Amino acid sequence: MVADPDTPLRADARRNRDQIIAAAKQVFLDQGPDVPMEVIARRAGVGVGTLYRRFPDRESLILAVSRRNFEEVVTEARAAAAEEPTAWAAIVRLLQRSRGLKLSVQLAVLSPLARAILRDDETTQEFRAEIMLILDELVRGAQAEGSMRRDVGAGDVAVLCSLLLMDLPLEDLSDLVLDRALAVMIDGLRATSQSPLPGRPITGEDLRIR
Amino acid sequence: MVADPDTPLRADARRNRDQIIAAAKQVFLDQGPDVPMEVIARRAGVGVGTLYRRFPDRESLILAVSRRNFEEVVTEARAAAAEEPTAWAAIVRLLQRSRGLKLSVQLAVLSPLARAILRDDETTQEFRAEIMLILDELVRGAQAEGSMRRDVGAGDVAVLCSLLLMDLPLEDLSDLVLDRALAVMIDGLRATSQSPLPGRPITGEDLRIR
Amino acid sequence: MVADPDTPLRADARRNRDQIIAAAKQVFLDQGPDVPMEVIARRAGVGVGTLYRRFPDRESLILAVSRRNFEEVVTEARAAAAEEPTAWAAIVRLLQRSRGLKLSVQLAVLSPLARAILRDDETTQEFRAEIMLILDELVRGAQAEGSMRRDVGAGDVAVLCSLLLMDLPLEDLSDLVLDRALAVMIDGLRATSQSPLPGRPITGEDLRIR
Amino acid sequence: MVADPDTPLRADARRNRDQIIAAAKQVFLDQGPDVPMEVIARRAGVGVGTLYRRFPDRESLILAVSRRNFEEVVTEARAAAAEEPTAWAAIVRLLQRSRGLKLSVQLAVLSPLARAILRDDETTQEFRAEIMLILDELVRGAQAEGSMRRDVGAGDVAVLCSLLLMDLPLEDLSDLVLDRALAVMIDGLRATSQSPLPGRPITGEDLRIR
DNA sequence: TATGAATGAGTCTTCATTCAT
DNA sequence: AATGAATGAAGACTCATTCAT
Repeated sequence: MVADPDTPLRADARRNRDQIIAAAKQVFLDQGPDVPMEVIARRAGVGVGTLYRRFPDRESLILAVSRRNFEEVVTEARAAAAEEPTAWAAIVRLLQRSRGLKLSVQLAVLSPLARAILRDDETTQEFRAEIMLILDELVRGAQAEGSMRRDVGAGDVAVLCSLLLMDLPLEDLSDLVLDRALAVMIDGLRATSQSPLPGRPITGEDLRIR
Repeated sequence: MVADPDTPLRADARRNRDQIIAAAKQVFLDQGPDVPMEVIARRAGVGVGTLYRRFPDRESLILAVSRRNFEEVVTEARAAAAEEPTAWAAIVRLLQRSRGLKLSVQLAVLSPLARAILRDDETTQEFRAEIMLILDELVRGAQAEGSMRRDVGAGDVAVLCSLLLMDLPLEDLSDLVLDRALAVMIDGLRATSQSPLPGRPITGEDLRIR
Repeated sequence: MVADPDTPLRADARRNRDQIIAAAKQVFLDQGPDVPMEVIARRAGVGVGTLYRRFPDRESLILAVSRRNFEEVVTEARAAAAEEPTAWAAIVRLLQRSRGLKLSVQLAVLSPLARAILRDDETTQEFRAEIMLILDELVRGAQAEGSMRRDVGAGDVAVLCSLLLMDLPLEDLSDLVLDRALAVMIDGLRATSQSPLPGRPITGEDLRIR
Repeated sequence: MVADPDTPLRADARRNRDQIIAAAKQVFLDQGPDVPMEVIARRAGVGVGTLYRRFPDRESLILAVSRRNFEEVVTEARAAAAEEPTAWAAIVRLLQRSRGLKLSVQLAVLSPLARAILRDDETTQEFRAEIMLILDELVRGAQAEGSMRRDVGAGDVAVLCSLLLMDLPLEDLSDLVLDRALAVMIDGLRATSQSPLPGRPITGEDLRIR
């Protein structure tokens, strides 16, 4: 018998659930989205049975991990928008922090399965929309401030963000290397940049997972 | 039992071998490096047995696909260096064309297995070294020309290249979106860019697969 | 993922494990060590998955079957030594009973794979050493009693024993035929035998699996 | 198109056939009756295609190897009967030489497939009958000479012979060990042996492969 | 409720046999 | 006629998911 989804879980059950999501996140990052369920269960310190009680199949686990991750992106974006003195600073901060959000993007990018799941999940789409909304506002702000070139849209920034999430197999150097790539991108985004970009600004809507 | 690698293949066998590599490339791009061998065989129009006769295991198939791909990168890099009037133009062309070279990078990036295989393959390492050599010369040239900022190395450019190879799930828009990201990066690489990059220039050696 | 070998198995799991070993013994005797794992699993009344959970590969199953069998040989040898009035009688009994121990020997003799496995297994080597120890004592005893010829060693007796384990394709007659061969051997082992044996007595050590 | 079986093969074809049989014999001895056909073909220095032209399937190859081997046994038995001064000496010689005839017996003993093939092959049965005929005469002769115990039959001797063909995994020692086991058996077969054998003498007919 | 045992479908890989060169 | 390439059926093994304890 499965609990009514609306009934809040008992405290220990919730803790259990959280452990599993955290473990799955770790393991997905380490070994990709194809790890055996048993490995995830072990990492969470539970049996497979328990895992399956919480998440009836792999799909729903991926979904849970991903939603949580998106939630964090939203939080981060809100904080950046609220706390930074200028929109440009908020964008730079978002680009810098995005590496911590790696997982969701990786899941969407690497695993056709995960992609399909996320595409069809309304909650995820709402998170995405929310993020793009914030970003859009920031981009306009930064352009108004005169710090950001006018031929980019929120979508362009989101794409650069996503690119930085690629998992380069460089071990120690990975952070430095990506920091530098980011710095190049930021310079390229500045209002002083010269060559016009091809096409038209990319919007958040353009990036809806398909 | 596989034929002595030094004996030239019979005409039909060679044709088959090429078809298999081409099919594998397609299928790896479409579905990642974990596709059933059967799928690859079918796509190549042969039975699994034939596939296994040519490539005794998945590993050696990945290797073959990857080597061929690296070879193409080397060719492309040489051509860019030889044909473009300036080093800067050659680099821009390389960055623009890199998308066609997606597969090797994806394999190295996405699949721990593939990564390990490539890491241990001498031929691949030689291709890599060759590419980095050309790129290094181009970067120095572009810096001497005054078109490229002086605080980047060949490794930095290679990283930007790799980032552009990410397989964004955008379908039609994918090309435009990446063209724009590339344009941002190119602007960021120009000699006129302002903020100094963190750390030190990344060299080709820094990027050896580990 | 297999349970920690030190954790005692759940009751049902242990029962299952025993069934599998018993089934494997039967099937190995009937059809040799190359039978499909599926056949063994079916005979044990379980699915292949269960078989593989208990024995991660064919090797470890062979090992388990073989160890259990050796254990029985040791037990039998001890009982013979303890219960028979004379050492000669104990040896005769061992030779007579050895047919029941057929499997271990057959595995070692018939299958290069099995042979290699047993050779490298310490537990098996200990069983073997124990058996040879008992046999050595019996042989000396029987020689002291004046019933056994003095130019044979424990190894010689063990070899005769092994020879009797050959699986002659005779069906009904098999037992009689081997009983008679055994009786011939026993007569040949008596102290009254005439022609000296070639070489030197074979020891247990001489027969270590190589 | 396959040659009429009655037409004698052309000289090179015959040589070919002989090479294959010789190679198969070697490989069967080394690796058992389950070796890949390709391995046999390679050892014979031909392609699989050629092998299959001569022997339409594994069955007929096993048969050919086995027949040739039986032929040699017959020859050897005839020679022993003709050349030795006494029947007892001929039997001893046969027992001593039997190790060279190992293969046929091993095939019959080790491989259920081979067993079935030989059982159904008339030629093989004729060879067997011929051998048993010679042996029977020798046994009667040796008993008449007073050298062999009277309670054994040709079948008993054949069984002892077969037992000696077991392939003990002892490497260097193997010959000595079996020579000694044989000597014990010979002593057990002498007219002076004491304890009566169980049952009745085993005849050649008793040993027909079933 | 938590656990981990059992199941079997799915994939990899080998090899007997057939067929094109 | 000889060769070795191609094929697919068969067996090994893994792992998602279900179920007994």
